[in-house]
This record gives sequence, structure tokens and C-alpha cells, in this order.
Amino acid sequence: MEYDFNAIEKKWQRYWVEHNTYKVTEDPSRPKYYVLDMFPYPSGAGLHVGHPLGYIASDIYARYKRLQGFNVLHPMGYDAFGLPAEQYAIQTGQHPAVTTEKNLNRYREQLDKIGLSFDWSRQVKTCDPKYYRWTQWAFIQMFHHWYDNDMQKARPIADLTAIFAREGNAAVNAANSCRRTFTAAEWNAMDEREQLTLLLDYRIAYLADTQVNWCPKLGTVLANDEVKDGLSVRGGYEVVQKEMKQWSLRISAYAQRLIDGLDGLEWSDALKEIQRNWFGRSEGAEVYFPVKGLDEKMLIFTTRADTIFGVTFMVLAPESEWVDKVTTPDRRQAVDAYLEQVRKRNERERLAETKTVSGVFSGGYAVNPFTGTEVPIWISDYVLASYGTGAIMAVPAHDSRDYAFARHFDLPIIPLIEGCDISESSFDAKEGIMTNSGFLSGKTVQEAIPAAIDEVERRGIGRRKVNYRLRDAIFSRQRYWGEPFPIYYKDGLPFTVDEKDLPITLPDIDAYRPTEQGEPPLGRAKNWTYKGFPLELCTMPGFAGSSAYYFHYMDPDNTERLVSEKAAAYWQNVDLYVGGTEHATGHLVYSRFWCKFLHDIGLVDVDEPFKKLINQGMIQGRSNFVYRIKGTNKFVSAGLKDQYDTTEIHVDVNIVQNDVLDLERFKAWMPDFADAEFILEDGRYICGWAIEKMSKSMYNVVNPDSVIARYGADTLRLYEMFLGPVEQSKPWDTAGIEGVHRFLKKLWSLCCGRGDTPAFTDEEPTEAEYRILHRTIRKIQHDIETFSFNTAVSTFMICVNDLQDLRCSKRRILEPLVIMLAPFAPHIAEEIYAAFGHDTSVTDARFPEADEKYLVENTFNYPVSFNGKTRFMLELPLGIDAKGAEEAVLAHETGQKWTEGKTIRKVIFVPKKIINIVVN
RNA sequence: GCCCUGGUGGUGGAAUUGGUAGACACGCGGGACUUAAAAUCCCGUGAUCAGUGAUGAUUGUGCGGGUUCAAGUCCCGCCCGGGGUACCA
Repeated sequence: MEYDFNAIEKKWQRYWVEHNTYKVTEDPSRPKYYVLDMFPYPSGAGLHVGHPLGYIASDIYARYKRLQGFNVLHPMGYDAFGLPAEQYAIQTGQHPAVTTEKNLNRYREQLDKIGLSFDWSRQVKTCDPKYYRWTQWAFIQMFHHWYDNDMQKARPIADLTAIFAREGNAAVNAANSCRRTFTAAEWNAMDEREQLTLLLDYRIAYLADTQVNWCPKLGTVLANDEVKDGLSVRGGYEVVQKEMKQWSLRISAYAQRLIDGLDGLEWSDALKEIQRNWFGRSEGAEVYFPVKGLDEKMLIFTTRADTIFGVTFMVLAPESEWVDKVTTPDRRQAVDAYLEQVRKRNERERLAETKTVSGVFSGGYAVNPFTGTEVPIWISDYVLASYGTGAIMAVPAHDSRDYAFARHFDLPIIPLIEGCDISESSFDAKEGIMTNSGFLSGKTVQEAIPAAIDEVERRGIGRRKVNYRLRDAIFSRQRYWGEPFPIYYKDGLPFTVDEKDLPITLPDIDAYRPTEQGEPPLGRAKNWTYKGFPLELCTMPGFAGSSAYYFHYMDPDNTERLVSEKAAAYWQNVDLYVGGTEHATGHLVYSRFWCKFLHDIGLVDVDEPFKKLINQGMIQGRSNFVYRIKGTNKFVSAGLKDQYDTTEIHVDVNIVQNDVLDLERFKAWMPDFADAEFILEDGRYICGWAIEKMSKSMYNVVNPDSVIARYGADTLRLYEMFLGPVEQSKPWDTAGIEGVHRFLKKLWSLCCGRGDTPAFTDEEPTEAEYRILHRTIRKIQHDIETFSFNTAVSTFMICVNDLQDLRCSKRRILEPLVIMLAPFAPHIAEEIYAAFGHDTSVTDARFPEADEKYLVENTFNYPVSFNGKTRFMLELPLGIDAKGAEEAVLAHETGQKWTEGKTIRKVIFVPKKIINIVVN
């Protein structure tokens, strides 16, 4: 019987659908396991061979867990709101929902062919009102909560207004952007409008004037993680800083919890580090500096309080509110000119000019609280308004930026560390002995930092302070294709829609562009009102819908809640999450924040959404080239190209095999090449190659459908895993695929026979055969648990090669092997499993257990020569300790099997299992 | 600049975490079967040197040192690639 993968795969894919094989329900009698993939944005291009890598890996793990008796939740859905569909809509006038639906069906078709074990009955689409009502609902909750820094959790706004009415806001330790202090009496005297305006500064979802990343080309604002090097991540368009009234999420309130939560997660250290850097915790102090001629004191933030004796000037951010207060009349003109110059620069110019120093003297002076010295106050854009207090004390001797500034404007530099050389650059290292520093002199820097802060606190001129780099997430997008805000405006103040009126569905509009008045596209909608009041015109950003979708999979049909208490209690959180690193500072931060918020308001017990995370690597393309001799239509093989003057041309990798060009298909590929001539080497045309991004323009896109048509889904799955570690980025090279395909054919002929070869038998296996099997079980189990799927495939290959050498077609060996293979190659496994006489799916089988009896290796030794002596390494069975090892050595010695004419001089016990014996 | 990562044959990659480096696979070379091809199977394959030969010797995990009976793996100092971040005080 031939291995007819096409028929087999079709048959079993139909079987799985008909039998609802992958449908899961809560089953308290079994332990749960939740395996999740980052859901895809269905683009028009469909899947290429790189996309399923993570899906295959997670599918293997999900199927493995199922074989171990876990009740596995393994759902899939679509991140369907987003820019590309909208831009396509702008160009064509077609509703984004239509294109999205089309793309999504194409994705589904491709995914189905790979044999993934998703429970599609739980599908979640972010653009579905049934789902996005919960995104809107969460936003309403964020609007009605504030963050209590003392309790480190979100609390209802009603608690806050009660506190305000009782004692004002002075003593409230809340995450806020309020610049005003008021008493209870003042609060109670305010009208509702004033109170609501103030509360916006405390809400977790709040509306405020903020400096935002505005992308004129996309016509929308972007979050920090959507901007890189001053350009939009999507499209690469210019981004400028602009002040706008925008919705934001007070994610910065959660900074410390987001940092602390990382410790308990099984994520790669690299990824945790990326997030830690993004949150950017830094410990230091806030210190008040008196300002000459003013009663108010200027607050600065520093991590180097120990260097306060070296302050020779102060610097304000251009946007700082202090600029106006300290600028003297004679400096006004110069300051205004500088501010204007700063305003005009866009983000990219700013980044490009980080090395050039610019600034202006304000005319004002501050007083060093420790030395009493008056120091000038400067204004420069190297100080950021959005970090710390927007003002710094400059210590040019020990900060490279202050140093550059001081050198440029010829300001004094006072060294504070014994023996440091500051002739060329500042001495930034936190080491050495302090000098010129009053009471700090003689201390090491490490001692001086806390000592200085203690003194600041003792004098009451400042306090310890931790700052975070993490900014609040800007949540408004001036776009159509996203979740509408459940917000309406009354007299310009925002109010939330009643929860019972959710979802607020996206209205149809006639065009997807901004209105003539420059309003977002929703400005075109007719009757875009709620109870007669205008609704918000912005929509939510891409990350809104992806921040809690994993909870809705647990309970997808629930119309009362995002997830029921029962389902949430059973499924808890995601045990294994698989996806790319590109979401490290976006989706993976927002989801963690969102989950913590839902936890705070009591919706879910868990505080972290994703326990274990695997980042699959990117699959790059492997491009092929042909070399056309200039001015001709003659192509020269890669090995001979140096002899001619040639042009390198990308050639479709689908007409090249193992770098050998299919000449006929090449001629048919493009009209230009129909009459091409070739200069061959060894009778073949060899193409050049390079690793590049997989893209249409480089003709290196391989799509899974063509691979499946040729080799089958099982081969594709095995090969994607065999290519290398899941986490690693690697090029797709179809060259090696024959190897894994051959392996499946070998397995097939062992089990089902080939030609006149007999199929499996029910004979009792030999000891040697059992040893092969159990060694394989142990290894495969280890490989799967450590995500070494590439070595797992090798392990299968070795096992089948060994069985083939023994001509072993015994069912008692092959059946456990096939069950183990089922997660990797489910279709062939089902077919063989059925051939063994089972009438249930292999999904219901149990993963075999390794029998220790067959794992104990015989004692053996290897001669190794070293420095003229012969050294024997003796490997002992598992579980033998040093004492047992000694006995084994003695036994071995008396056995005299290997010591012919030699005596043991010394026995060295090295690790647990291995003993080195030196003989002469 | 700072913070992560990684560097092993012609290629993708193994190495039980300090124990015969190069598993497995591709590619390549040789052979069997075949009129032939495909398919399948067998043998060889890091480099250099010696030998008719089985084989032996030397060398070998980016570079230079070190620890160890033993280093791809640990330590110190460099070089190169990939990713993150960038006036974050």
C-alpha cells in the first residue's frame, strides 16, 4: 500500500469536523491546560510558510497535553480591526468588514489544511459586536475606577469622591495627573462640572490634553510602541509631536506591579528584560531647589543625589511650566526664539540631532540647598517634560549630557570623585571616593547616594522617589475600523453609555476618510448620538481588542459577561502562549495591564494572563538568483558568473530545486525569458542564493498550500519543526524537506507494508526492540517538554531507522510510537492507528510511559588516551551513587575485562554518573 | 552608548548542561537494483598528514589567555552578527 497523504489527510480532516474531535467543554474531573496562539491579523496576502510555525508548535504541545489526559483549551480567532483593511477601504470604497471577512475565510481555509486541533466553536473576532461589547465594557470600568497607590489596586471612583468630600485630595495617594490641591470644603463647594473635570485626572481611562505622536499621513495618533525611530511602525510615515485632547489609559499606575509580576512568569529572560527596560524603573530622589526671587521652589528628580555638591546649573524642559516663571525680561526674546525653534522640529530631526547641543539661558537662578551657591537656570530640549519633573540639576562632572552642555556653553565643571579624569568626558561610573562634597567627602559613591538622600529627607527638602519610563497609553485613534467608544458628551464633558446599551455598534458611513472639517471618519455617521447627545468620534486602537480576548475564549457565547465566574475559575489563565517577540512592548504589556485591572475589579482571580510564553522565531525567505550577462538574454550558472559581467536577478524559488534551476519553467515564467540561453556547469544551471525577508517582490514566498499539495501537511508540520529550534529565526529552505518526507514513508511501510512487504505483526518484541521503544519514549517526552521539537523529529527518525535495521514491524512497538507521533503528524498517525484496529481517534489514546526496566543501560566503558596514559571512562546505570560506583569499579576490576596487563593507579570520582580511572 | 542574544563541517542544526564534538537531515561522492529513469536500499563524507590496507597521528566549536584529569560548555580580555532601547537625569 502506498502512502497516499492526500487521501489520508482529507479523510481525517473531515473525520475531525464530523466528530467534533477538538471541541472542549469544562470538565472539573480533569485537569485543564490552556494553549493559545497570538491570533492573526488576516491580511490580504494569506499565509506564507512562516506564519504557521508557532501554530504548529502550539498544536503539538496541545495535542501532547491531551494525550496526557489534560482537558485542553486550544482556541483560535482573528484580530480583525486594523489599518490595512481600512486603507484598502479608503482606496476602493469597499466596507472593511467585507475585505476582512474575505481574508479571514482564506486564512481559515489555509489553517484547516495544516491539521491544527483548534476548537473553532470558540472563535473570537475582535470586530464582532458580540465580542467588542466586552472591550467597551472594560473601558467603562476603567473610566469608573482610579488607582490607589497605597493599596496597589484599582478602586471605584465613588470611593474617591467620598474621600474628597471628607478630606480633600491632599492626603490621597492616587495615580493622577491633577495639579491642584483642594480641601473637602472646596470640593463640596464645586459644581458637578468642575468635579467631573477634576475626576478625569484620576480615572484609569481619562481624557486629557496630551503630547501625542501624530502621524499626518495616517491621520491618527499612535502609541509609543507604534512608533520607532520617529516613524510609524505601520507604513513608516513621519510622526510629529502634537498636543491633543485624547483618551489615555493610566497604565503607568501599574508600572511596579507589571515589573514585579514578571518574576513569576516562565518567559524568556530576553523578553522579560525588554519589558523591564520598557518600564524603566529608576530609584532616586526628588529635591526642591529654591529659586531666587520666587517663593515657590523648583522640584527636580535625580538618581545621583550624592553629586549635589557638583551642581553648576539647572536645566528645564522647553515645555516646563517653570520656563515662564524664571525667564527674566531681558532674556524673554532669546527664550521665545529657542522655544519656537524647538517646536518647529519634528521627531525625526530631534532624534537625528541628539548629538548637537542646544539651549538658552533663562536669566533666572536657583540656589543649591546644600551649598547655598546660586546657579543659572537654562532651558534645553535634552530634558524631557514627560519624565521626572521636567527639570534637572546639572552635574557636568558626572553626567555625560550635562558635560556636553557645560562644555558647549562654557559652564563650570566641579569634579567630586577622587582622581577622576574629566578632561575629555564626564565620569559617569558609580564608583570611587567622594571629595569636594561636604559631609559626603570620604564616602564611596555607593555609600554617598543613600546618605545624601537621607540628608535631603532629614532637612525636609525632598524625598525618596521611584520613577518609571512607562507612559500612559494613548487610546484614541482618528479612524473608522475599530471599536467605538462607549462615550457620549454633554456640554463637552464625557459620560459613559449605560452597560445595558452595549454594544455601541460601528455605524455604516459613506466614505472612510476624515470629514471636511477634519473630524475622524465617524463624523460622517448619521445619528451618531446616544440619548440625543453626540457620541465620541474616535475609535479604539488595535491593542484594545487583543487585551482580553483570551478570557472570552473560555466562555465565547456568554452575553452577560466577558467570562463567567465558573469558566474563569476552571480555565484560570493561559498556560502556554505562543507568538512573536514583536509584541513585547505592545500587546504583551497591554494584556498584562488589562488582566490586572480585571483582577482588581473582581472579574477574574488571576493577575497575569500568560504563565508560559514561547516566542517563535521568524522564518526568513531564501531567495534565488540567476545571472544575466549584460546586454544579452544569456544566463550563466552561479559558479561561472565571475567570468562575465552579469546582472543579478531574483528568480521565483518555486521553479528552483536545491538551487538547480528548472530551465523550462524558467522560460515559461516571464515572457522576457522565453528565448533565454544558458551557460551551464556540470550540465545544470546552479542559482545563487541569499537570506532575505520573505516577500513577494523577492520571489521567495513559499506558501503552505503548495508544500502540502506536494508533500502533505504532516511533512510540512514535521519539516517546520525540524528546521531548527522554535524560538530561533531561520530561513525557509525547501531543500531538506525530502528527508522528513522519506521518514514518513519509512514509517508507513513499517506499519502498513509496501508492495509485497508484509505489514505489522502481533509478535512479542525482543528486549532490544523494547529498549529502542522506551529510549524513544523518554527522549520524546523530554524533547516535547523542553520545546526541542527539532530534536524530537530526529529522535523519531533514529527510532524508525533502528526498527528498520531490525526489520521490526511489530505492533507492540509501532503503536506507542505512532501515538507519540500523533501530535507532530496527526493525519498519518490517525490512519495507522485505525489500521491497528482502533475505532476511536488517536486523540483519545494515552501517551505511552517509559519503562525504567528497559532504560537501564548496560555498564560499558570507553578507552580514551590522554597524555600518554590511558584513561577509562566508566558509565554506570542511572541511580547509582558514589558508593555504588566504587563497588561497581571494584567489581569491574576483579572482572578483569578491560585491565589486561594494566593496573589501576587512581580512581577519580567526578560527577554523579561518570568515573574516571587512571591506569598506567 | 547601554541592555539582552548568538557565533560549531559545504548547509540546517545535535551535544544528557563540564565527560568520545559534529547526532539527525540536506548536499556531495561511490555502489546495488533497473534496458534506462524515478523510487528504494547500502557504504563514505570536518580538515591536514602518513600507510596498499584495516588504521594511525595531528588539528579542529569567532580570536587571545586562564581554571580543570577533562572546556563548544566555566572565568578574564577582544572581534563579528541579530534584537531591544536611546537625551529617561
